[in-house]
Amino acid sequence: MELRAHLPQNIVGLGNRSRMARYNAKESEKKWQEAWSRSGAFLTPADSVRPKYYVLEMFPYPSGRIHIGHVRNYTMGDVIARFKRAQGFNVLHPMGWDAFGLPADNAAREKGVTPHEWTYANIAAMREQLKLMGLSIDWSREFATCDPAYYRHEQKLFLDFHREGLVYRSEADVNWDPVDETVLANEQVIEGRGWRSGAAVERRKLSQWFFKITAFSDELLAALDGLERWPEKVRLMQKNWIGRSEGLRFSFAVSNGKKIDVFSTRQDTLFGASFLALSPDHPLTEELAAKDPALARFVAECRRVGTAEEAIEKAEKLGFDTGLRADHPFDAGWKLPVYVANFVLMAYGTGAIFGCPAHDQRDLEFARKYKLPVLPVVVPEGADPKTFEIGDEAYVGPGRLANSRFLDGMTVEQAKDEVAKRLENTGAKRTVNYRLRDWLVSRQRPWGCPIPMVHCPKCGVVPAKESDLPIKLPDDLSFNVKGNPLAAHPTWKHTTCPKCGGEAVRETDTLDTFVDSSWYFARFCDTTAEQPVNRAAVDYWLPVDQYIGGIEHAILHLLYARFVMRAMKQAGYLKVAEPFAGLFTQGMVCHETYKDAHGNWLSPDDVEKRSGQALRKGTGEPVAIGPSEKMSKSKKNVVAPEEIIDIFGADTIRWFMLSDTPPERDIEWTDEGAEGCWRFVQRIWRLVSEAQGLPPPGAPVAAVEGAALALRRAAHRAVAAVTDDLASLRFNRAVAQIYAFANAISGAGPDVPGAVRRETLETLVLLIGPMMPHLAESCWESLGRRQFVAATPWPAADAALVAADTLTVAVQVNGKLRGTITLPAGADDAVAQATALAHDNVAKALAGKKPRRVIVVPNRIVNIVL
RNA sequence: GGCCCCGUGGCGGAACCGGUAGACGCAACGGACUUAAAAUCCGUAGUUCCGAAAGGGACGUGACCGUUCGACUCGGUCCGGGGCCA
Repeated sequence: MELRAHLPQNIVGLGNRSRMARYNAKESEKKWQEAWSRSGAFLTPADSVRPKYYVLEMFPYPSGRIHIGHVRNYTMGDVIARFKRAQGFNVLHPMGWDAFGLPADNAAREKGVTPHEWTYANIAAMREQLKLMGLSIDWSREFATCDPAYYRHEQKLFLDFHREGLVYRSEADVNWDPVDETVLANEQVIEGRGWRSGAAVERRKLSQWFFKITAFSDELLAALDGLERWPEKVRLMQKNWIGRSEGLRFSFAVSNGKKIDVFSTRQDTLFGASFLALSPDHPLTEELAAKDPALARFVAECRRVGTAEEAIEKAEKLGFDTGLRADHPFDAGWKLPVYVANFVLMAYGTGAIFGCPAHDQRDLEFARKYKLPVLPVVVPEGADPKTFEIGDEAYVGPGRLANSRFLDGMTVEQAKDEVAKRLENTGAKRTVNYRLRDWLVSRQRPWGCPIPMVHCPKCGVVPAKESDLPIKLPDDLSFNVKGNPLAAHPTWKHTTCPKCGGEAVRETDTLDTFVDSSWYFARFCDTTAEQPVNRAAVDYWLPVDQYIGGIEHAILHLLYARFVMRAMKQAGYLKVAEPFAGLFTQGMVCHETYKDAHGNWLSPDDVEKRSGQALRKGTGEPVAIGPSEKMSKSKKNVVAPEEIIDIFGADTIRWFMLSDTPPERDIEWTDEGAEGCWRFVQRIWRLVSEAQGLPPPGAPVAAVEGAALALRRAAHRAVAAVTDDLASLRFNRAVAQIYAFANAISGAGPDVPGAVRRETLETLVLLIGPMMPHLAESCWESLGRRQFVAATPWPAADAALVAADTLTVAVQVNGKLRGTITLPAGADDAVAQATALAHDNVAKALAGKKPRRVIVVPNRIVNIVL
């Protein structure tokens, strides 16, 4: 890192006479971290009369080192935790490890360590790094999801959910990730690719374990409206993902004597139907394919594409005419061809549709390809049905029915209702359909929570006995095998049937790691509970009051956790259904990118900047500066948090993470910005440590006027503003307020009484406390205070001092600023008007004329209209 | 294609209910201190025009239009960037 090179010398200890005054972040931070730890300052009392506040950051995967994104995330959470503690809340702020998952498995294969060793070594390293940040975490509650003491409870929950009918095993078409060699849930397939590996997902028919998340489809959707402290964007994404649609389920009689059930949300367009289409996975398709090799080949072709909607959506629409003909429900003489089509999903609705090409884009593409009729039956208001034509785009907007016999002239809504009414006599049903699919939770990987089920040749699939929990992973897995090492283990899977006592084998699939992270926040409420959760503790602490993490979990983790809470509620473990009352999604940390003349990425360590020019260190070759992008190894634009902490200290990096950029946006890391933060740390320290002639702590502040009063007003205004900004997570504004306040202190003259200067400095120290906690403690100590800032109440703003006594009011003529006047607060309109009219520039503009109108907004503005 | 978010100095951004646009920070420039540098302190700074200066004028929040005494803020149309869904 180039930082160290061009920093002032005395930062690394070679200072001059002012060296004594320098704030030594390294020593100070170590000192206070130890002092906090010794005194148990951040342990959470078991119960309290104070109101509770649960603040949580998404727990990290133990990759081995903290990333700068973690620093931003945990800094924000820590500011909230310290702020709420100072405000008198009983705060729970825990930390743990999302410790199961593929990287450990891969490390085991590549490095010959066990996943267990690799993971716990990483945890130890990361814990040390996190502790350097000075986070106010209750470390006594730490756990890793790979601890048997945690996953035994997850196994218990699995058995409970099974008992509750929320777990089932089923053979289904599933997403297979060929690189990670495991199945994936729908949520984990992004644009047809595995969320971790990025490999194109294949479709396989396998027997897998599912959580019945669809049992809560309606509730998960409806409850989104109540999540007022969630970003609108996340709620919308979940809403779209759940995808509720109302429609009609009805059937077509087919020429072979069978019936085909379809689901449609557009039954109003039934007279525009030109074909029926079956999913390649439809039972009727399978039946037909058994006798028709051409159809069988077509089905096999379709299956090559994954089950992801995106993949199917983008693929060319293909169909196979079965030769069957279906009767139109309103006209048995009207025959529709029955196709098998690749874009019809078995999992959505009934796996069969009627195609109305004029009003559905996919149907239109299909009809054009196979030369089927395209008849518009809904025309926009004002258009002539005789001339209205469909080109390359289906018409999906509102309008009136046409070419539809008894429906003609109706609106879309009226027609939907009419069709439903008429078909209900013949067995049609109005139904609600969801896009959400059940959650596939089994994985063919060894480093996960074993699914506590047993396969018995006599009794079938049987739940393990609770007394056998935890079903522990073996510690002697061999990774030089094809497939799942857990399944290949010579002895582990052999057991006895819990029902009949005969020989049986364990399930060798493990649970999706998203199951682990779907209830850890509940476990934090009492990590010693004998049951998965302690009822009293979860009733007290949940929901999490403020949850903070990345937007990338908008659907996956945040939807799964909402489901698992509901499942736990159903199983009788807790009373709340929503895990996170407040959600904040923070932006990423970015950095400029650098490339040499050959187009190779360069690390910031290899680049030095001189007067705006970037040069390669050592060689002096020119370096091209690219846009600021998310830090990534591939682009080499990463900075290591531990190096920054080593150079500047934790308070500086914390302050940087909170400054300037609003927390929900992406922030750009710059060395200059970090140096600016470090300068401010030093400046605060100087203001406090060099203050002379202060009275002892607790001295009363007498009534003052002039500069001293102005300074007190600045202090109280800062308290009011920072309190407000922290409460609403506007950290960048709080930072700006504190800078302005520090400027006011620096600018105050020497005649300000000592008591006022003490009051003001103490206020400053308390305000920075949540953001730069070590510096605050050192300053507090320097001011002669004995208690921790971390144990000191938040300052209160005196309303009388926050309100100004005189105000600068703008004077406009015809809406343009012509000057300002100073008025006492609350001056009445007549005074304001008279003062404004007397202003030189106004008099000049008036030139003796009488204004037509004068608008006075008290304490703000006077506008004179000519 | 639909829906949503965003667009303000060289840069990050502030401006809360429509009421002095550019707070605060970064970068820059000038000065003080110093043998010199670092650090620190003081000061300048949206663009442009008039003026020797003190001062003053015009323009200015992606573009245009509208509502209003007054618009970064509200409404409409468009342009550009991003996200989600298709």
